Amino acid sequence: MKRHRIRDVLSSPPSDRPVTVCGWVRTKRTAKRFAFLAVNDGSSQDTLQLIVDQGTPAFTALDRVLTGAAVRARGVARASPGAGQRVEMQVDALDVLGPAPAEYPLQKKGHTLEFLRDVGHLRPRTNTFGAVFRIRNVLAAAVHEFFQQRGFVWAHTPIITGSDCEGAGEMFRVSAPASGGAEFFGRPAHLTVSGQLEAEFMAMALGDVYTFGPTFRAENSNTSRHLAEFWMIEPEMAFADLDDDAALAEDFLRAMCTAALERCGAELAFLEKHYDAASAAALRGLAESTFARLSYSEAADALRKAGAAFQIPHEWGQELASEHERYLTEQVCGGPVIVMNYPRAIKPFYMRVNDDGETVAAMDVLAPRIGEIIGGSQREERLPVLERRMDELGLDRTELSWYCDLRRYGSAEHAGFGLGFERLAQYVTGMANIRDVIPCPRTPGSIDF
RNA sequence: UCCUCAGUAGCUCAAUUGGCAGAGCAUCCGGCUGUUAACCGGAGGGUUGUUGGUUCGAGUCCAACCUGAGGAGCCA
Repeated sequence: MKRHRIRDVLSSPPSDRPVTVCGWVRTKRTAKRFAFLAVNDGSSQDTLQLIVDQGTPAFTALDRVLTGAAVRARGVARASPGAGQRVEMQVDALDVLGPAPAEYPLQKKGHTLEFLRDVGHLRPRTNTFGAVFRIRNVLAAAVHEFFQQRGFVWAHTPIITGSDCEGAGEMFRVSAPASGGAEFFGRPAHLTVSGQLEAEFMAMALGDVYTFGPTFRAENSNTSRHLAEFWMIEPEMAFADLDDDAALAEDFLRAMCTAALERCGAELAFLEKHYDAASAAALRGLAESTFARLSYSEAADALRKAGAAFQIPHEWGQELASEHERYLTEQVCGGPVIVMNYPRAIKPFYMRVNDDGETVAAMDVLAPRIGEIIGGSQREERLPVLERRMDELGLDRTELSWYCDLRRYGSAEHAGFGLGFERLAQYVTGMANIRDVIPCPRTPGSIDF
């Protein structure tokens, strides 16, 4: 079907050229002599206004057109005499491709985000979710552009994994009923919780790599920041240390904000107007600023001085709680901050032990409003140190012998980080709940769409 | 998993101390010469999340359960 995208019709200079558009009706307003239709086809945040004159077959067809109907209109795009839009369409012929009855759940008036989650298959047709999913698309493209321009290789790490000791969280079991009770893969298999370990062996051959794909956690987390299925981005660089890692994380976040600002102006303006986030201003600030950097010990000092302000006071050696992370980024630094060199005891086995023996070369990027957005580290490249750490934490060395091989054969310093794509989308869109930045959110007890 | 809050028309929300269950939007009918989530007049639309209890009387009070949200923990 030959059609013009509404985005292109709206952005071209008004003329009387013929156009054909297809889309879904947002509102219908009828007067005695003509009717107005607002139609959206998903290509743009804006709707195209259609004018249908009385006495035409198109006007008769309007009897079958309610909010939500799919229509095809042929006519001319012209300058609008009305105040709300530059371009409108005078309709010559209107086809009702798919009528929507009165029970169509979406109205022209506002809905709550909770209600829209109950109609997850229809919510992309709203202004809000149209904006969110177009921004999500731009961010996904920008992820690849960022790494490809820097010569990183996209590494396709597995979704089904035989490893169950990555330590990143509870895993979903994978089984095949047809295998009659035997393990399909010869031993237990799970959905991946992280592509990092596989990305490391790719980096130790291809240099700079990144993963970008679905990841699964079987945690019973019920929060606005957790999903059981989410997309993760994990760059891994050979011959790189913690400072290189932090610099990459900072460049990456700036590039994501810049891409959204440059390509999603209308979407960001809509979300800023209708939701509480000052997102465009915050994005601009982040895109133009350099990130603050604190050592964990400096952060702990700052938190100790703030002492009484917290539900749970912080002491050196403890994890940063949500309230501590927010305090550091919102109060101490007034923007994103990279906290580096955490206590060894609270971090996983693969992080490189620093010369003080007490800390590891870890770094977390904390952002206002949502806390930790990136977590990364320089990896332990010294086999004896790595094996000591695995023993300390009770990990099975034979299970991870392939991982240790990377330190036996041509070991080199390397570093990387992990980033939840939906957390990034939350930050950019200002959506408060992570279930509202992915088309089909997977959370405990919920898999309807 | 823990704590707190909420559930009333298709949607968004009212309902005083326990005393006749209402409005806007949507739908249908009528009106309006350019509207902008149009506007004006009218109509239809309810087992108040479920089950049980207290009471002369329960949307309102009590209990359990279901669903959702916010916060915490875990983390990305």
